[in-house]
Amino acid sequence: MTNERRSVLHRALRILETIKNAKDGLCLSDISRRSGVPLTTAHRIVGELHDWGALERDDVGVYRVGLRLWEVASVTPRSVGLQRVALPFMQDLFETTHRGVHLAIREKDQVVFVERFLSQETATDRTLPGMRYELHATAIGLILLAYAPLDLQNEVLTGPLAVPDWHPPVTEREVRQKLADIRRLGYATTPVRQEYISVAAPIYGPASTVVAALSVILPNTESYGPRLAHLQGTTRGISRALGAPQKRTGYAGSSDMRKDG
Amino acid sequence: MTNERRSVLHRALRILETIKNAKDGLCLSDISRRSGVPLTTAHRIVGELHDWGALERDDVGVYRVGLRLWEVASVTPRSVGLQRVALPFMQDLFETTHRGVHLAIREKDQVVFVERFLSQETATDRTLPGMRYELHATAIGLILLAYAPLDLQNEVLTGPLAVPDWHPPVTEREVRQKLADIRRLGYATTPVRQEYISVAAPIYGPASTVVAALSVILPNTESYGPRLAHLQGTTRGISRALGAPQKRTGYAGSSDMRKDG
DNA sequence: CCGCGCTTTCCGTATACCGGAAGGCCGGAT
DNA sequence: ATCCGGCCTTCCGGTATACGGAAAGCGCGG
Repeated sequence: MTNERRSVLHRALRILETIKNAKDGLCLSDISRRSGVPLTTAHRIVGELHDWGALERDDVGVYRVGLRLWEVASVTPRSVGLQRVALPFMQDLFETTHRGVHLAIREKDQVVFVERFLSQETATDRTLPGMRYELHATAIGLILLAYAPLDLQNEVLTGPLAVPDWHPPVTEREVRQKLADIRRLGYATTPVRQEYISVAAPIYGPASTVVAALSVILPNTESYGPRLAHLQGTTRGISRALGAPQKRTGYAGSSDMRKDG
Repeated sequence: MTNERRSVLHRALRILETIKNAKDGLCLSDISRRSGVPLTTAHRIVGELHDWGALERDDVGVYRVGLRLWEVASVTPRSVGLQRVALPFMQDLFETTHRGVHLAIREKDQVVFVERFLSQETATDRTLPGMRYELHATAIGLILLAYAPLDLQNEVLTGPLAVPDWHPPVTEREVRQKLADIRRLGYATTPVRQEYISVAAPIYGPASTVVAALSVILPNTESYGPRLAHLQGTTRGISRALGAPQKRTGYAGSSDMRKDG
């Protein structure tokens, strides 16, 4: 709180973030309170954002994210580009399996969800596009961590490994083991809330690096073998569509899957 | 150019806009040149945007829209909310008709495209989500104009009516006539590039106001009757899903369709 | 080797931003 | 009817913050 940056721009961005994190818009005073920007200053900044169209204001004075900002974001290559390519594949997968399907990418040391398809049953899932989680907390995140640069892996693994709502692995050693398994097998699984299991696999880009990951959520009463096959068929399809070089045209072998350092 | 506003924020937003309008990212000097912001100043602002994650920078120094900004935009109610609801309907329509389908909303005096489905044949279509056009230039825009507040209609109609790549109506009188027809019939058609025709219909929100419009693009060798029926079935479905009150359970009658003032 | 275009740092200037104080507005409680 | 509390808005003097020209790195191609 002490050494906060004090530029208009930084504050404006913090205000946007604040509004994003609110369920359903905020009035001016709420913006000021939650963002920590003094009311008068918030008033000025919000006004300017609103004039431009980055924020919209309804008739009771609640501000929400504006269309103009969405327009700018509609050309974001990492998310929107990927989304367009992956969507039809995800849909096929969803129609084959009738299980929740998620697409996510890594941003720094977190995982950001980009798109999803949900079945009625799995619809309790609260994960929406645009949300962030810790990398080690989900199967999809573990995939992204397993193929991330080594220094980032180390940074994450030596940092605090918050325990998610499912059980361990929580120690650095255990996660490292899990990551090694993932690289060896080419997929990851984690339990989800008592009764489900998440199975995830990597998606490759043109440079043959992992650019995203896809996951399927199943009831843990069901064996995941068949779903895994579907999943990997889908990730292979998306990777190809993204221009990833074909590797190993035959079966998915066991051994070396290592990526760059 | 003379009386430009000179706040950091305004410049930052203009820079974002500049980057959005570039096909594939811009380097710092390009940003400065195209946005008119002096190089040093652009350097500072872009740096701050980049630190925050609103912009990303690749290894050759080209800036693109960053994931962080997309995350914020992922909660935009007008676009993303609508998109989520409309997508399955649009897809059904697409699968029934195999014709290009577009979804758009009105922002001030322009139309903004939100989502689309394209057939292989219609794939020459350059309209992407996030793009803007004049309201009077397309069938989908005419729908939105026809149900817009009167003062906005007047503003648009008395302004310059740029001639698009298809033929008239171009005079105020002609457009007014067209708008009246639209309100009477509940749909709009316009020719598109010599060989196509666009058919559009309104989507209603909970307050029973028009919140969006949907269009289908057909070869003009084909009669649009059947497609119009499909289209209107779809818009009715989306309107219902958005919580629009049911109106007129029987046929679409002829008379008064007027909205608020 | 030199020149060109891009990026980055430096720094004195001035102006755009700051935010407390005060006033107006609305709606609910007394 | 009156008061009260929360919200939004305007005002304004002081200063922190942003400005942008000048010049120094940097890499590339001739």
